[in-house]
Amino acid sequence: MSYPVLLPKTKFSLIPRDYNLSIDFWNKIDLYKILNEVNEEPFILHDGPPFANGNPHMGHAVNKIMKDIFNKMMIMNGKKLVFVPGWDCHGLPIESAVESDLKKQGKRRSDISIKKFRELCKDFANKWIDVQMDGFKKMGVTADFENPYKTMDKSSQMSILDEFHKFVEQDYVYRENKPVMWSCDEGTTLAEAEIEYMNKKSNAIYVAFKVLETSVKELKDSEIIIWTTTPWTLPANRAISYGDFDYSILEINLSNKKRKVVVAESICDDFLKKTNITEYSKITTIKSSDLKNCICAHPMNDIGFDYNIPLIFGEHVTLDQGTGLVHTAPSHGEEDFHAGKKYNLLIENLIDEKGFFTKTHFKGKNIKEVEKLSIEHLQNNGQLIFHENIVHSYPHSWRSRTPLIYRLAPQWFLKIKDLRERALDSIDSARWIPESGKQRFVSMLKNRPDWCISRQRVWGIPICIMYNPDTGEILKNKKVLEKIRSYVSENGLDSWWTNAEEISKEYPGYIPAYDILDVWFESGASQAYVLKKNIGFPADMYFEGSDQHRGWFQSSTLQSCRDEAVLPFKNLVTHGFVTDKQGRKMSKSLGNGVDPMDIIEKYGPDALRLWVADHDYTEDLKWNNSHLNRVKDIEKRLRNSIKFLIGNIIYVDKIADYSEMAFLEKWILSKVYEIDQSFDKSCKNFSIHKFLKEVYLFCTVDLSAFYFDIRKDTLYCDDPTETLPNSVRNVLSIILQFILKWLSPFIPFATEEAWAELGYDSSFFESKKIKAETRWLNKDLLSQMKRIRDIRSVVTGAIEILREKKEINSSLESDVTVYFRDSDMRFIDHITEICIISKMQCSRINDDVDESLFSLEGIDDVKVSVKRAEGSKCGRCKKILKEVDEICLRCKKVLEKQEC
RNA sequence: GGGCCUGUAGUUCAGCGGUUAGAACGCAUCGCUUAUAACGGUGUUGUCACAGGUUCGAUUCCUGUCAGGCCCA
Repeated sequence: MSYPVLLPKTKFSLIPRDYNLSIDFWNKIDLYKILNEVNEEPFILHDGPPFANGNPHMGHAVNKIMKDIFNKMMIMNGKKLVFVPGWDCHGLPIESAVESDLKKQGKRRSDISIKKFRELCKDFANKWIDVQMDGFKKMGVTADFENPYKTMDKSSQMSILDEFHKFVEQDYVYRENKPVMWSCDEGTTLAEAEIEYMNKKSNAIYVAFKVLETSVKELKDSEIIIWTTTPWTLPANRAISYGDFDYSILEINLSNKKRKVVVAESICDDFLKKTNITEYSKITTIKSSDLKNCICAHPMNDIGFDYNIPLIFGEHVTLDQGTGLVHTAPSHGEEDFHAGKKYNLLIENLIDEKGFFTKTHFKGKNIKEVEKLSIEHLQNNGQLIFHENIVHSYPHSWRSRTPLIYRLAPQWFLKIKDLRERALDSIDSARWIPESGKQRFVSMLKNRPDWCISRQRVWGIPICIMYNPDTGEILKNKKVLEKIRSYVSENGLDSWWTNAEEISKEYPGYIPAYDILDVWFESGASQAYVLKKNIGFPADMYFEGSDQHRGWFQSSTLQSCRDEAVLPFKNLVTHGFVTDKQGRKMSKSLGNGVDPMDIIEKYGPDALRLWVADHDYTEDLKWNNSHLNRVKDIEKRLRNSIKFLIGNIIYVDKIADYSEMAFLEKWILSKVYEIDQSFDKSCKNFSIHKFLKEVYLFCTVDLSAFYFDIRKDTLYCDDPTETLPNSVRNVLSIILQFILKWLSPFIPFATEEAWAELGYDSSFFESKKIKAETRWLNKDLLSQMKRIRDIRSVVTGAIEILREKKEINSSLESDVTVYFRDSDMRFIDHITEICIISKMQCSRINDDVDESLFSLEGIDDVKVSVKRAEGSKCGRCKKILKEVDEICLRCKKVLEKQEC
C-alpha cells in the first residue's frame, strides 16, 4: 500500500525550453527600455565597436556575453542599464570585401563612381550589422539594439568630423612625408590590416664605410661595418647609427688585404664567424662616444654618391643582429626616419610608386635590379665584406603576397606629445584589470610616435580640410571649418569627392585633402559622440580583448585627453582570446574554429554563456568539448536546484517569522547572506568565475547534498501547516529568489523561464531587487554547523561500511551511537535529522572507548558505532521505528488530519 | 627579433617559501526508488611544462629552455 506524500510539483524541467520564447518575450516587452528607464544610478559599459564584416565568432561571443553578464550583475545590484552597442563600419576590410564582390560580378572598382562604391560598402556593413545583432540577441544580450551607434551614421560622422576639426583648430594636425608600408606591385600604401608577415629569402650583406674624418686616432684609416638585408636602400643611406656599447677595432685579412674595421665588441666573434674571417687581430677597444663626429664616405661614392655619411647615436640600435652599427636610410624605415629628423639628414624620395628609381646612378631601374647592381658594385669596389642569403619574417601584402617596402608618402598626422602626457598623468585614476594591463598600456603609449590619421582610401570619413600643397599649411580658421562642415552636413559626405574642388576655389592657393580618416580615429571619437553627448562620461567600464591596449583604448584615451587630462573609463578590463584545446589560436588554416551560433543551436545559449563564464576571462579561453559537456552538466544541476525549489514552495501556508525558525533554517540563511555578500564583492571586482563556482557549490554541496536531503522528510511527510515545514518552505522561497538573482546574469534564459513558471507576466529582471538581511548573518551558527558536518561525515562513513557489507541500504535503516566531547553534547538534538537516521544515542568519548569504533582521520574526537535499527519501516516516511504499524505515529496523524 | 602574459588532475579552476598539492565536474562503484532523463554515499586521478640556481626546504623566488597567446617589428 502506498501513502500520499507532498512531492514537489512543477513543469520546470531540466531541459531548457526553446530559447526563442525568452528572446521574443524580451523583444515584446522591450526589456532594454524597461531596465534603462528605472530611475537609479547607471552602470555605463561603453561598447567597443566590432567590425561590421562577418558572422559573429567566438571572440564576439566572449566579449558580448561577458559584457552582458557584467550588465546583468549590475542590474541585480540595483543599477540602471545603459548599454548602447556599436559597430565600426568603415575601413579597409570592408572595402576589400566589396571589391572582391565586384570582381565576382566581372566589374572593376574603376567602373563605378566613388559614391556608388561607398553605397555598396554601406549596404555591406548594414547587412553584417543585422547578422551580428541577431547573433548577439541569441546569446541573450540585452542592449539598446533599436538605437546602436554606427560610425557610418550621419550623426556619428558629423561628430567625428567635429572632433577632427577641433584637433585641426588647436593645431594638432600637420602634413608630412613619412615612410609608409608600400606595395610596389599595387602602387599604393597599405593599412596595418593589409600587412601579413611571411618568411622571405633576402640578401644579407656586410658593407664597409671608409672613415674620412675623425678626431680619434685609432679610427684613422679604419672602416665602419654595417649589416643590411635590404641592399637596394643603400643608395638612400644618409647615416650610420651606433648604440651605447663598446666597439672593437680589428685588423682583418680579407682576400689577402689587411683592413682595419670597427664592429661592436660583444658581437665581434659572431661577426668573424659569420664572415669566415680567420686571420685577424684585435687592435683596441673604443667607447661609443669616440664615434661621435666621425664622418664616413658612402660605399658607392665612386658612382655619384659623393656625400658625407655621419655617425649618429640611435636608441634603436641593438646587438642581436649585425654589427651594432646600423645602416640608416631615412626614407625607408620608421626609425631611420626619426633619426633623420633628429639629425637633419636629407630625407628625399628616390623611388616612384612602382618602385623605380627616379634619381641617382640607378635612375630608371627598379629596386630588384638596384639590389643586384648594388651588391655587384660593392663587390667590385671592394666595399662588400660578406654576402649570404637569409630567410626571415618580412611584411607582405595580404592580397598580392608580394614583399612590401617603406616609401615616403605625404600623410596627415596628429601630434601626440601633449595628449600622451595628459593620458599618462591620469593613468592611475582608473582601475586596471588585470593589473598588468596598465603597464602594457603605458609602455605602448610611451613608445607611440605621432598618429598617422590619413588613409588613401574612400570608405570612410574624408579629411575635410583645405591646405596649401606647397607648405602643408591648413586653413584652420574657424569660419572655414564651419563652412566646410555645414556644406558636407547639408550635401552628404559623398559630396566632398565631387564638390570640394569647387569650394576650394574660394581660397586661392589651397586645395582640398582627399584622404580619409584612420578608422581608429572614428572609434576613438566614440567617447565624445556616445559618452559625452549621450550616455555619460567617463564610462564605468571598457571591456575588450587585450589587443585593444594599442587599439581602441589608446585612440579613445588620446582623444579624450585633448581638452583635459581625463581617461574615458573608470575601469579598464581586458579579456583573453579563444584558442583551441592546445591553446593555439583559431584559424582557417588550422581548421580549429568553432561557430558560436552552432553551439547555441546544439547546446543552447545558457550553456554557451556558462562556458564563457566558467573561465578566468583575463587569460585565454581554451575551447574544449569536454569542458562544454561539463558546463552542460553544470547547467542541468543548476536547473535541477531551481526545479526542486519551485516544486516545493507551492504548499507555503503563511509568512514565517525569522525568530521562530529552526537551527538549520537560520544556518542556511546565514549562508545566503554570505553568498550575497560575495555577490556584492564580485560586482565591485568584476570577478565572475569565482562567484559562479561559489553559487554552484552552494547548490550542489549545501543544498542538494545537505539541506534539501535533510528537509525532504519534513517537506514530503509533515503537515504543511505546521511551523517547521512552513518555515522551511518560506526559506526555500527566499533561497529561490536569491538563486535567481545570482544566476540570472549567467543563465538568463533559465531564470526567465523559472520566473514565468512562478506565474509572473513580467520579466525577472524588472522584479524588485532583493538583498540579504544583516540579521541572517550568524557566525556562531556557521562554525557550529561546520562541526556538525564533521560529525555527520563520521556517521555517514560508519554507515557506508555496513552498506558495503549489505547490512544496511538507506541511512534511515541505521541506529547510531555517537561518542563525542562534552562540547558537542549541545548538538544532540540535531544529529538524527541531520544525519538522516532513524535512531541515535550518544555517549561521552574517553580513553576507554573501544578501538574498533569507527572514526575518521582528522576528526579523532568523534567515534561512531552503527547497527541496524530495531522496528519496522514506516510505509510513508521510511523511518524504522518500534512504533510503526504500517506507518509511524507522525504519519498517521498527518494522514488523519488530511482526511478531515 | 623585442615588450607583456600564460603553462597545476581527463576538464575548469584554487593554492602557496614549510606536513602527504586542493575543490568541483568526469570516471568507477554502492545505495535510494518520495527531486527519478533526478538525488545521496564512497572511491579514483598529478613528472605542479622542462633544466639549472638561491634556500635547511621551491609547484611557489631567480635565470634559462620549450610550448602557446596578444601587441610590435
